[in-house]
Amino acid sequence: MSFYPVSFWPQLPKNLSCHLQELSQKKTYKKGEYLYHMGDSPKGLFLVHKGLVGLYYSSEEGNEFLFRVFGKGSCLGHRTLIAQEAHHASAKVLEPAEIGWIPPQMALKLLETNHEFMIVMLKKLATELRLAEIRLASSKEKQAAERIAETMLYLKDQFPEHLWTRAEIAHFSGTTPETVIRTLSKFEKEGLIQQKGRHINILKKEQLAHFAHLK
Amino acid sequence: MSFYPVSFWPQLPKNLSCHLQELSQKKTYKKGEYLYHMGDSPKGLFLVHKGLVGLYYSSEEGNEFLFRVFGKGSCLGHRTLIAQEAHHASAKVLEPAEIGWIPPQMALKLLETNHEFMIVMLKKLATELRLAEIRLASSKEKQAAERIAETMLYLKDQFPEHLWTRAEIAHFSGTTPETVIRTLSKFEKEGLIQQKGRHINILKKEQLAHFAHLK
DNA sequence: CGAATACTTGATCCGCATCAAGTGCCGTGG
DNA sequence: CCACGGCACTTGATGCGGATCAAGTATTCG
Repeated sequence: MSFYPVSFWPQLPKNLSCHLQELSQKKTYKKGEYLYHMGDSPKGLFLVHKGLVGLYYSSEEGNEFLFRVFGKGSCLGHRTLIAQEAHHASAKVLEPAEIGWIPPQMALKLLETNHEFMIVMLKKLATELRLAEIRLASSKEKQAAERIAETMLYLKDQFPEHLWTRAEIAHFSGTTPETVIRTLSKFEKEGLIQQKGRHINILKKEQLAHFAHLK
Repeated sequence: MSFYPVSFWPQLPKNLSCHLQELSQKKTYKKGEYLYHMGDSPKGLFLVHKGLVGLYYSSEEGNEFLFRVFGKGSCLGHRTLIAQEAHHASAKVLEPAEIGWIPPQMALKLLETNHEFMIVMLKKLATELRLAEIRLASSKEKQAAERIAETMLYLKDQFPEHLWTRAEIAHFSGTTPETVIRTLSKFEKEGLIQQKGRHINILKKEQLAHFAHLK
C-alpha cells in the first residue's frame, strides 16, 4: 500500500476550473513568496493558474515539512476554508506563479450552492487524507532510502517539469538534505537514476518502485 | 500547532445520526473482529452506536499503525466511500460494539442528495486531514516521549472510558510498547500521571501539554 | 562577477527499536 | 478452586539508522 501511483487527477474539472477562474482575482507571485502563513485565519481559495506552490509546515526550531504540492489547475486553501480553522501550514511559492484568489465568504457560498464543486472537494479531501495517512505509516515502517525513492517517483510523476532541490525532496520525504544526497548517489551508482545538478532522471522506474516496496 | 485539543465534535449531528440509523442494519461485534480489511473495495458506511473501533494500518512485516479511532455517534468508511478507492486500512473493534451498516450504493445516494450530510462529511474529512498532517510533522520533529504525551492527552480526552493498552498507545503514537512503558513510568515518577495497570489518570494536564510542546 | 545558496563528503553521536528474559494478570477448563 | 495457557506488561542490554555538525566545493542568481 502506498501513495504511488496516485489514482487521482489532481486538477479541477475544466468547466469548474473556468467558472472559478472567472470569479477570481488573478495575481502573480515570485518564488519564495507566501500565499498565507500557519496560524492565519482562512484566507480564501487559491487557484493555481501557472507555477507551483508547496504547503509547508515549519516548527519553531526551524524544521520544515512539505505536506502537499499544488500545480497548474489545482486549488489550495480549501481544507482550512471548509474546516473553518486557522491554517495549519504555510503556502510557499516554489516556482513563479499566477494565482487566482477567491475571498473566503464567496468561496464558501460557491461551495454551498455548487453541487459539483462540493463533490470535487469531497474527493480531493478524501484522497489527500489517504496520502497523508499512508505517509504517516511510511514514516514509521520504511527506511529513509525507501521513502526517498517513493518521494522521487511521486514528485517526478506528478510534477515532472519542476527541478526539485535536495532540500525540497528532504522536506517531502521527512529526511535531511544530506541523507537525500547520499541516497541519490547510491541510486545513481546502481543505475536506477541519473543526476546532473537538479536534473534528475529516473532510469528504472520499476526497480525503484520495487526498492521502495511499492506494488 | 498540534492535534490537541481538537476543536471538532467527532460525533454526527443528532438528527442526521438518527436519520442514518433508521436506514442502517444493526449488528453486534466482538472485540478483535473486523468491519473491513485493507485492500477491500468500499464496504459502505458504518455507524458506531456503541463501543469503539480503530482504523489500523498493518504492514507485511507486522508493523501496526493506528490511524484513527471512532467512538459512539461517529461514522467510518466514509473516506473510502467518497474516494471510491480500496480501503487503505482495516477497521478493528477495540471494544464490543453495536454498528449500523449502510451499503455503499445507498450511502453514496444519501450523500448525493442530503446537503447536510455532505457538509458534515466535508468538515469531517477536513479535520481528519489536519490531524493526519500534524501527526506527520510531529513524527519528524518530536521525540517519542513528546508524541506519547500528546497521544495520552488526545486519547484520554476523546475516549476517556476506554482502558488503553500500552500497545494501542504505541500504535497511535508511532512508537513501541516498550518505549510507552518506559515513558509512562517516567511521567509517573514526575507526578504527571498515575497508573495502575490499564487505569491511567492524567494528574497534571497543563504540564503534560507543555512537555509535549502544545499550546 | 560577487554573494548567497545549494550541494557534497566525512566524522560523530544518540534516540529508540529490537531482542531477550523474565513477571504479573486474567480467563478458562479440569 | 486451582492449575494452566496466553497475553500484557516490565526491565535490561545491545546495535544501528540517520540526524547533526563541520568544512569545503559548486551553482545559481541578482
